[in-house]
Amino acid sequence: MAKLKERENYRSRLKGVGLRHTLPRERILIYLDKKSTHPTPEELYQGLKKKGYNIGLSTVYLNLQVLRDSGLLWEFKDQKGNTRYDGFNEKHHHLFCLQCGSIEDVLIRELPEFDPDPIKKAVEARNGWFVEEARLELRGVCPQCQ
Amino acid sequence: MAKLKERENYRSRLKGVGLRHTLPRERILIYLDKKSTHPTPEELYQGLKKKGYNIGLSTVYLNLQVLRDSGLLWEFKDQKGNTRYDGFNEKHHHLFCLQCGSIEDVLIRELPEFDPDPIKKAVEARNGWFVEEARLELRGVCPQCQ
DNA sequence: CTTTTTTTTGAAAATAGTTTATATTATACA
DNA sequence: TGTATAATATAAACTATTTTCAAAAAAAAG
Repeated sequence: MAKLKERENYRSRLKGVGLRHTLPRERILIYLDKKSTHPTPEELYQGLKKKGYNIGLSTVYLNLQVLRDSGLLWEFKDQKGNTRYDGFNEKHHHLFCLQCGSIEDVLIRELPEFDPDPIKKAVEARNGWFVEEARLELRGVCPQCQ
Repeated sequence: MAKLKERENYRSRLKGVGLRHTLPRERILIYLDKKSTHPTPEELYQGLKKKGYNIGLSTVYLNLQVLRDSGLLWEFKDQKGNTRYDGFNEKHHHLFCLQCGSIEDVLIRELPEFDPDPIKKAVEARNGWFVEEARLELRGVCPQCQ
């Protein structure tokens, strides 16, 4: 059964970073695995409710932070300052629309012009930092707003 | 006299984007021209007061937005969600320390491995967006926190 | 110089996302 | 299965940044 396999997948992802497997955590991860969604805590909460799941807003907040601290999620602030989360199954960059605020993913594998690894290394050598992530932040105008 | 020349410089920068030259605007621009500062509105306000300038906090807020809307400043949110401003005299990327929150600039000219222009064009061609800016967001640990 | 338009200011109000507390419930592991 | 440990839910409270407003001042235009 596919559902059981999926559950084991999430169980091991959580266990892999030393976290317990719980239903809220699994549901949050599943929700964020849908590509190209970058919900705020509130949006995620509403989305899970709409699926018929019972979950508390503070549980959502708490677990988003726990999952982020364990490296399972990417947290960022959008242009309005709202906190947004990204399950980042596949490495990608973000395109921000300056007019409507929409966010689109640009997959790294679709962008052969750019490989972040040499840059990471160059910055580490030059600036003395340890670089964990290198992402592009692209700002512009989306097709709908043009 | 250098001061007069400088004033003309700011006057023309402001006029170039259709804004009036006023003392608060000039002082904000001068303050942000000091490289590698990314103050919040409050920090900028305090910094200007400390220099002996009389300026209102609401004036700072207002003009930061006006200057940003005219493309004279780059606005971004740090990891805590604080709004920060950047005068960007010279093109650069940002290094964010995940531990202490400090922000360091990485000048593009010091990073020959990376040229954003081909990426801009590729994304425009592939995604149908108009791309105004392409910056790297690097997250890691600064030398002090290691 | 005078007029018109735009900007500045200070205080007050709004805003809203996030955190906290604690009682309850679920999970892991022996 | 038992027990310790950790997670969840609910509602209330917080906290500080940002916005608003109207009068006063400054800048541009003629």
